[in-house]
This record gives sequence, C-alpha cells and structure tokens, in this order.
Amino acid sequence: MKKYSEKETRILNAASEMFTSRPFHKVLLSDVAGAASVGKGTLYLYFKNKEELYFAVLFREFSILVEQLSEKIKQDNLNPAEKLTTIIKCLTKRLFVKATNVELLGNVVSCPKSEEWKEKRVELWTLIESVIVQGVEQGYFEDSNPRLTAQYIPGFIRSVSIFPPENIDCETIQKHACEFVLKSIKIEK
Amino acid sequence: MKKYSEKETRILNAASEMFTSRPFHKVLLSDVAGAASVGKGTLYLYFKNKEELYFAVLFREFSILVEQLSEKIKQDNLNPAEKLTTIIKCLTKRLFVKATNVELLGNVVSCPKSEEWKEKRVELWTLIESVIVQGVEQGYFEDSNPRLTAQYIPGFIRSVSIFPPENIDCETIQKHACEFVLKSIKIEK
Amino acid sequence: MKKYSEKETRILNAASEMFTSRPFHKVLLSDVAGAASVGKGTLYLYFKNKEELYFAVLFREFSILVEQLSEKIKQDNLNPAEKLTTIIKCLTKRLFVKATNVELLGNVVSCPKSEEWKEKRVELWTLIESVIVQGVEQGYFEDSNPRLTAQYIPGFIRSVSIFPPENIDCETIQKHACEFVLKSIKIEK
Amino acid sequence: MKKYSEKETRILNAASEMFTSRPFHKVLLSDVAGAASVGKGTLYLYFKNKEELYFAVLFREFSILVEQLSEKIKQDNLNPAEKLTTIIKCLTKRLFVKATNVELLGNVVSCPKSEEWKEKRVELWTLIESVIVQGVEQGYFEDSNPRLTAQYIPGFIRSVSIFPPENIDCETIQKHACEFVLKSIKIEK
DNA sequence: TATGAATGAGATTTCATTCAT
DNA sequence: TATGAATGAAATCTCATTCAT
Repeated sequence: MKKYSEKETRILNAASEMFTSRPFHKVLLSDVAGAASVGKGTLYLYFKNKEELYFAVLFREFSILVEQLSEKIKQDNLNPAEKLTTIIKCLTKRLFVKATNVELLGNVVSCPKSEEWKEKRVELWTLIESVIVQGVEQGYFEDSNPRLTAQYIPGFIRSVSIFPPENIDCETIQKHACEFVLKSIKIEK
Repeated sequence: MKKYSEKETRILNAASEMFTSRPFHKVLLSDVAGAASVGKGTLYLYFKNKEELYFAVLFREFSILVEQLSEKIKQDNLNPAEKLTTIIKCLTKRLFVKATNVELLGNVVSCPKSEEWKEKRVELWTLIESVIVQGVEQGYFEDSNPRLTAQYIPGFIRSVSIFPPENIDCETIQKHACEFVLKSIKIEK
Repeated sequence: MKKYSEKETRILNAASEMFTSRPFHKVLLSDVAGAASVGKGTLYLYFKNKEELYFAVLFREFSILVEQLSEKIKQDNLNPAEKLTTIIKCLTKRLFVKATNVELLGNVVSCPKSEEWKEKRVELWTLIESVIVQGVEQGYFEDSNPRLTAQYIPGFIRSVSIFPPENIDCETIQKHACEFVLKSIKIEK
Repeated sequence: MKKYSEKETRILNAASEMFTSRPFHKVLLSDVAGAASVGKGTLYLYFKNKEELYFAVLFREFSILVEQLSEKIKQDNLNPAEKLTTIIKCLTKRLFVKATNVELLGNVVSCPKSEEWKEKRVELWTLIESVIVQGVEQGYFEDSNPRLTAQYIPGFIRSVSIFPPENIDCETIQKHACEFVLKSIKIEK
C-alpha cells in the first residue's frame, strides 16, 4: 500500500469529501485547500493539478477497498460461496454508507495517472473473479464468463446504493444481493 | 414524450455529440452553438444555462430509451422471460454503442429539475419490475424483491459498458447478462 | 409642443417610468417594450436607439414642465415675486411627487439629439431667469447674475426632493424654499 | 477615514479616472485593470463586482470631500458666515473642476450599501447645518429650517456645475453662490 | 516546505439591435 | 407598420495555476 504523509492524507480526505458530493467542475481547489487546512499552493506540492488530485482520490479509495476485501477472503476456512457473500456484503455496506463515485470515471477521462488507477480497478475485478473461478474449479459455481460477473457485482450494488428504494435497510439489500448472485451461478446439488 | 422544436433539436443533437465526447467543463458553449449553426445567444433562449442544457441532453436520451423499452415489451406475444431478455439486450446494446454517456441510465444525482428525473428513473425501474412481477405471478420467476432486481439490471449493464473487458463484443455481453439474470430468478421446472 | 402618436406616448410613458427608477444600464429595452405593450422591434420604428429613447424621455418631461410653468406665469395680474413663488411651488410639487432625474443628464453624454434637449433645458432656465430679470427691472429684486439664480432653483429643490428630511411635507418645503429665494434677492423696502 | 491598501488605491484611482470620463456602461473593467496595472481578477479580490467598484469610487471621493470640509471649518477663528463661505467655495471648486462626477454629492440613490452612504450624506448635511445653527445661535443668521438650507447648498451648486452657463469662471460662481445664501439667511444689522 | 495574493486566459452570459415574416 | 426570434459582439466574472515571500 502506498504511504501518504499526514498532510497528503488531510488533502485527500478533504478532496474525497468534495468529489464525492459534487461533480468535478463544481469542486473548487480553494475549498479543498480550506477544508484540508492547507494553503492553495500546497496542493500543488503534492499533486500536479486538479485532475491528478481527482485520480489520487479514486486511487486511494479503491486501494483501501481492495485491501480490505483482500484481507477478508484470505481466511482459508471460507468456501467460495462464503467468500463471495463476504465480498458482496462488504461492498454493499461500504457503498451504502458512502455512495461515492468509487468506480465512476466520471467526466474526467484522459489523464496520465489514470493508468495507475485503471490497474487498481482491474485488481478489484480480478479479486472477485478469482473467487468465482475458484468456485467453478471446486465445482460450486458455473459461469461462462467470470470476469463479466465480477464486474457486474460492484455495478449493481452501486445502483441500489445511490438510489435505495424507500424504507429499505442495508441488511435487506445485502441479503437480496447475495441471493441474486449465488442463485445465478451456484450449482444446485 | 416532450416535443422539441426543430432548432431545439439541432441544439440538443450538437450538445449531445459534445457532452458525449468530452467532460462537461471542456465543452464550450460557443462550440455547441457553432455545431448547431445557431448564435451563442440562441442557446439561452432555449436553455437557461449550460447545466440545464446538459441535463436536457441526458433527459432526452433517457426518455427515448425508456420510451423504446416500453414499446418493445408491449407486444403481448412475449412471455416474461422473453420480455426481460429484450430489455437486457436493448439496454446493453444502447450503452455499449454509446458508452461514454454513462449518466444516461438516470444516475444523475445532483440535478436542478430533480423531480422530473426521479420520475423518469422510477419509470424505467417500474417498467422492468413489472415484467418481473408478471413472471412471478405467472409462475416463471421467483424473486423476493423485484424492485431491487429491477434496479440491479441497468446498474450492472452500465458497469460493463463503461469498462468492457478487452476483446469482447456486444453479443457476448448480451447473452451472458441475460443468462445471469434469468438463472437467478427463473424457476427450474 | 411636439405631438406624439398614441404608440409613441405609450413607449415614452413606459420608458420614463423605467429611466426614472433605475440607472441607464439597468433599463432593458425588452422591459420597456413589455411595459408599453409593443414589440421590441417597434421601439426602433420610433427611436433610433436606446440613447435617443432616453433623451426623448427627458425632452418630453422637460417640455411638459416648461409648458406648465409657462402657462402659469402668463397671468398678468401676478407680480414677479408671486410668479417666482408659483414657479418654486410648482417645481417642488412636481419633483416631490416624482423625483425624476428630470434635469439630470445622468451618465449618458454624447448624443446627437442631446442638443435638442439642451435647448429645452435652457428654455426652463430662461423662463425662470426672465421672471427674475423682470423683478430686477421693476425694482423688486436685486441679483448680479439672474441666470445663475435661475439654475440654482431647480437644483436645490431637486436635492431635497430626492432625500427629504424625515417627517416633512411638501407644503413646508414649498414655503421654506420660497422664503429662501425671495429673502435672497428681494429688495427690502 | 477608511484605509485603503496601496493596490486598492491604485485601482480606485484608475476607476475614478474612467468613471469620471465615460458613462458607467462604457467603462470596461479590463481597461480599469490595465490602467491600474493589475490583473483583471485582482479587481475582484478587492471589489465584489463592477457596481461595488463604482460605488467605492464615489464613496471615497465623497468621504474625502466631507473630511476636507470638516477640517476647514474646525478653525475657530472663523465666524459662521466665514465658515459657510468656506464650505460653499470649497464645494463649488471641487464640483466645478470635476463636474462630470455628478453623483459625487451623495445623490446616489439606488446603492447596495445604502446605509453607509446615507450616513455619509447625513454627515455632510449635518456639517453644514451645524454651521447655520451656530450662526443662528450667535445672532448672525435667521433660518426657520437650517436642515433644509443645508441640503439646498450642495444641490444648487451641483446644478450649475453640471451645466455651467457659458463663459463663466469658478470664482464668479463662488462669489455669487455665497452671496445668494448669505443674503437669504444673514440678519442685517 | 508552505503560503495565498495575484494572475489572465477563457468561460459564461447579456442585451441592444436586426430582419424575415 | 409591427413583431420577437435570432444574433454575436462584447461584457462580466471565475478559478486553476503560479510565484514571490
């Protein structure tokens, strides 16, 4: 995991807050600086420009998520279905609380650093995919394209997290989402 | 469906083109005006400001999509599974072709005319939901919360459309996505 | 007196209302047109541009005022002091009710038509001046420069009309203003 | 007196120059910035918008005027008539030299920071009024409403300053104006 | 390293004026 | 004569970025 200095962390936290709640062009760097309690010029000591700061935010959020998931499914006493359940619950919880544009490229496209970020994204998908593949290999699951399924999962969770149906709680969503995926790929015995 | 004048249509088309190919803040209204062959001031006769123009573009595209889906599943000779297949294929095709326009699925969060949007979004979800409910009633499907499933569908299609795995074609995604959903909710007989 | 068509009058009335209550650059021709219930283009049938409309307003207001005063002091049974009193009372009343920028060139300077308006302005001053001169000739008044005095009068009345001291009525101002002028130029006998 | 930073002063000077020589809507902020040798954006660090800059210019000029007058009449060796003479001469000179700036006498009506203005205006009137009252108390003057008279004075001076009669010099106006006022309120002994 | 005043390119927006109907 | 949609020049204003301190 990349290490961030204390000041860098403060900036990233502030920027994350902002980019999460407004579109790119409505986030003012002066506000970010203010919220991070640093001077505007200081931002430029740590990030080349606004776009790079944006990608740095996405990168960090993603890294933390991947790290967490990675930790959770390392426990060997879990079978693939349990691992997948863990992943889905974790993602749901995370997105439900902070429906960030975590996996959204948003409106900013061409950026040199975006490569680095793309890799992180792929890391998440590969992580989920590997669990599915493991399940397939062990005869639990059946899936003609585990990579696609792996991408579906954060995507559909995100959609209900941003606009949750009224009067629904996180647990209900978690349960339904797990069922939805498992019924689709699990082999009935 | 809302009616647009000839000039409005020309502006919306030009703007759609622009907003689809560049981030919001890199789209210049003077370019939009130029592409639509109207004066810059004319834009302001039809749209209060840049933001409203942006949302008008998205709203029109979204409305057309909902309209199309609605038309397609009206055909009574289709059973619920066929209807759902139609919806998924249609969504996938549309997003796959015009993937940059990611907001298209109604995931527009902070929008001035939010009510109008919310209604359209609900319209899409309700449309999909109704097909699922119909399937449940007719004994084809089993789903403890069809509304959630209805929201999943555009969500996960969107996620593979934005970042399609390499070397995959639209048909493969369509097929896999249909399978993914149907295996999850279809009752095996 | 210049004659105005019915439509011209409507436009001038609307414009007068606007120019009186806002600075030149805050008066929109579309508002004037709206208030006059004519099309925006129609304004240009009667007035070459915004500046000319502005001057036309001033010209008309001035003409009316001069006309009125002129009528009032034609009565031959009035002596110069009575005539001056009449003028001051009339001006005060008029300005008190409608503290228009009647004699204010405002911020708009170079305009061909402004010559015409200048003449009207001079007409008012000359009118007042003539009464003073008459008084001097008849031994009532003493004034080393009646033209200056003539210009003072509308000027100082305007200043108290725009910002009247609290709790003062028009009559009190009228009375005080008359005294102020007459004590200054009347010869004590 | 409000303090202005060096840069603020440079901007105000440049703006004063511009607003004095052209109508409001013909003054370009880019020109002001250029003349003050600052960036266009710098103007906005010191003044919220064009209007506020405009009023800041007027306010500063007006404040200086009031300040100057205030200083001049503090000299105790002057009797009320001499003080009034000083005031009138000073006002006349100032307006005669810089006549275009007609708003200067506090006749600014619709202004955002209206309270601040009102106070300054009242300050000027009270200053003049106090001299008259002093004269009345010392038996030099007679005036049934010194406040009204105090308001007349800047008002009538303004009117001859904007449109001075042809071929007249400042001294003539000064002399006549003083006579005009003193003859009106002075008690003949 | 840290700052935030200053910048100015370039964005959005306005509105007097035109002109086809 | 009357209109008001259309115009686009030109205005105001923003904000990412720089740089002297």
